Amino acid sequence: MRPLVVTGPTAAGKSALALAVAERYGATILAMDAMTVYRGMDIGTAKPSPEERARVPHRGLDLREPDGTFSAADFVAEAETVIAEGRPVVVCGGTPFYLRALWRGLVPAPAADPQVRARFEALENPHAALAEVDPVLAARLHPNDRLRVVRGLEVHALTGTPLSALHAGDDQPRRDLELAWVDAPDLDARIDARVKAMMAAGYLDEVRALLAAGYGPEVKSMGTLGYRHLTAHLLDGLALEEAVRLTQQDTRRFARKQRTFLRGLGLVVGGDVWAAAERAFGR
RNA sequence: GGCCGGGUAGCUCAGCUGGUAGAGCAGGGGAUUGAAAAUCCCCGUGUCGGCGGUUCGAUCCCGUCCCCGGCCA
Repeated sequence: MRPLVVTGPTAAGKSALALAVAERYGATILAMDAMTVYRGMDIGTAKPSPEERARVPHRGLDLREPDGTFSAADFVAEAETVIAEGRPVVVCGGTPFYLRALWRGLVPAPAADPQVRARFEALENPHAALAEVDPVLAARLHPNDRLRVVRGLEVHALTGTPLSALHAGDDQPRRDLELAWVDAPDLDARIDARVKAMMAAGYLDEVRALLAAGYGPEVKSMGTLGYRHLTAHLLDGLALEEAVRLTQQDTRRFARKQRTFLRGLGLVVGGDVWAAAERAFGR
């Protein structure tokens, strides 16, 4: 028995399939999603409803306050906990970075250190600094990709070892997974419809409540697609219909990036969830 | 019907005095090893409304027709 991963772009229909499979096999569903970990962000993240959560045990949801931090390593740790419980596990979600971390593992590097990070972020040319301590990584990274450049500097400062040295040779899968890539030919239309449905379900009130609770635009989770635009509507007077339009547009774009990442992972994936479930859990 | 503007990339539009065209947005491709719904990189051939004409050469000049907008009848 191994975990079944149900992945694919947003709004493709992963959740419904995962729910059905989990009920059939008595499995736990683990959300593989960087946004549903935040409490209070329910509608905009298409988080499973209380009814669905009553039908099948769900994990990986509501683990942080909206201004909390959560990383791929936290996801992997959560996954390991759930897998260790011994029940069948359906990992369901569209955050390919987390899938990569689960499948190939993460390099043994320290967690983010906000202070160290802030120090390097303040540099006027962090890429040049990285070239000093980790030329291999610097050569691979575009100078404008400050996020990864700073991470490289951070790891070196914390461990004395270049991050590229940790990467070296670390390219083997570490976990045996069964995978299903759920997709839909009419995804754009599904996304547009879903955003509309979210609005009808009170998306705007959800954002209003988050803002009232003190989670403003400076909070990272509030800067993500949808939340970002509805916040701009509430705070900066962006027309509501424009905010909705931008949410739809960004979500379509995001779906394409999910596909690109999934493709690049080099996984051999079929779209038949039930067949994959049989291979994962069948006797 | 007359006069004046316009008709150029999916959209909005640039193109000096003729040498077959370029921006923004949209869209596409890719990277991704502890922020990932984030961050970053790359990509612009289109009958220049149609047909004739002038010219070595026309998106640009001339004629004509079609379409859109405005004003006047």
